[in-house]
Amino acid sequence: MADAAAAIASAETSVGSVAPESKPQTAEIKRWGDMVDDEEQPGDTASSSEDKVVGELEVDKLTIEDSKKVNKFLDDPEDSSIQAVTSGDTPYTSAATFEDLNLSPELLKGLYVEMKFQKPSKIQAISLPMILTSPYKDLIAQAHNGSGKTTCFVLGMLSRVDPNVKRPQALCICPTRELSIQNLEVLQKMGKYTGISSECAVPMDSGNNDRSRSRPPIFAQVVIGTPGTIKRLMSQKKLSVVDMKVLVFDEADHMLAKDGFQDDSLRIMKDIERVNGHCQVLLFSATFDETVKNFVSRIVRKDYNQLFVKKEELSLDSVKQYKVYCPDEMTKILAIKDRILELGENLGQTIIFVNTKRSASMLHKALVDLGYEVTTIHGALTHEDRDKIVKEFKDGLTQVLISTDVLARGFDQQQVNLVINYDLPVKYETPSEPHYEVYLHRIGRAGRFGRKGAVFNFVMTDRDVMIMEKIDKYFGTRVKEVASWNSEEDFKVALKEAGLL
DNA sequence: AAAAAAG
Repeated sequence: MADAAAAIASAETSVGSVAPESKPQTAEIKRWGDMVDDEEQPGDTASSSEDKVVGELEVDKLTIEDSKKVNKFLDDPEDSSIQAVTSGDTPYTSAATFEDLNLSPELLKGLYVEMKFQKPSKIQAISLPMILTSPYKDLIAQAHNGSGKTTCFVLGMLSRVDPNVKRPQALCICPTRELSIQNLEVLQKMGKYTGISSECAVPMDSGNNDRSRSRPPIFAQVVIGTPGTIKRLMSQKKLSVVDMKVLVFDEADHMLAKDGFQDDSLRIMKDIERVNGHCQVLLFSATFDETVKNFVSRIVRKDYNQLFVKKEELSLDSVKQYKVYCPDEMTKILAIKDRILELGENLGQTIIFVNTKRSASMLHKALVDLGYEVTTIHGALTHEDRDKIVKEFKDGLTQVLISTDVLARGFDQQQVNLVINYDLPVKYETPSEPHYEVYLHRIGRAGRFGRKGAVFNFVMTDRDVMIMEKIDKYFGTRVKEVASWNSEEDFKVALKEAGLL
């Protein structure tokens, strides 16, 4: 019986007849759903003035049916193909407009007025009908970095909440404090006119000693937070799950990986299911390696939908990747100093990723000693400091941020044009192996929403050389080499090629 | 002796 069900709707590149117009590569046009934080462009410009149709690509209405039928999704230039696999016989029609989704007028207003969205991005067009159509099936959804995943599940949560029921109905779990806060901000902005209440469930400020006693029970209709706090709130019976309709895991592959938050996540899922078997589970991430993919497909309901992207098509063309050979640690620091920091604010904002807190502190000290202004974030800082550093960076008060992998996933700051892998991401157990998923997430911090971006990978050891080779092979890319770290010209050429100068 | 979350 089980075998009969799965229908494969392969959404391979189709396009065909539409979109002969040139695509808006240059213009800063808001075509995609996930454009959070576009508020304070200092001295904002005409920007979004015209509500003309911006994307010339008309997303056709189409139906994913339970048959071996090939569905054609029109191709976004930055977003190649998504494979949709639906289960059962529920037909889904991809949403060309937000109106197609039967959203409340208040929610639509939030999308257009607050978020300034115009039409669903591709992943939104495909996934939202799957999320919002009854019977509400579980969903595993993969999509490119910066393609609007957040909007998918935020919109899903907001529109499945019954505004009249003043109890928790949607829960979203994220791997970090920062991501929880960011997602809540998106939700509150999008849901501004809905009157739906929401709350962040992350550790309280460290000043608050007796935090387990001081936290009141949660009444908010949507809750977003980190696993430990959520788990504790549930066990203390301060977070009721009886009315829970949607459970979202952001960065789901990490949330369900054994070296991630697998135990916590499973426990939360099971505790909810015990009380409430109807809760829909949504799993979102840009990455799902084979192991995790197999695992997550076992833990969701049998009758689930899925969306996947081939790994070769995951790295965005709008972000140019480079490697730079640096013979030693000092050289890496000098390269950052002379090739990046000296260019100042012309580049937009920069994130420098390192592998350890120690490495972060070392680099921070080195650059500060050289007289440059950088800030640094990692998990050993107090919550207040972390919040402050992130806020300063998001407000554009700081230009260069050194970070561990706290911010590797999900962190959304559109002004980040440049990402530097000061340390290449490697697997903990096998340091000679690249950590492909982390690599992809890190470089996804640049070039949000089709913007231009560049990545410099610092290659120091023989091991690093091999790691870059493996990364190329895995993603099918050809990361270009910047010939000399000491050549201003070489860097300028690279940055120009990336569209940053 | 990793990142992160929490206890």
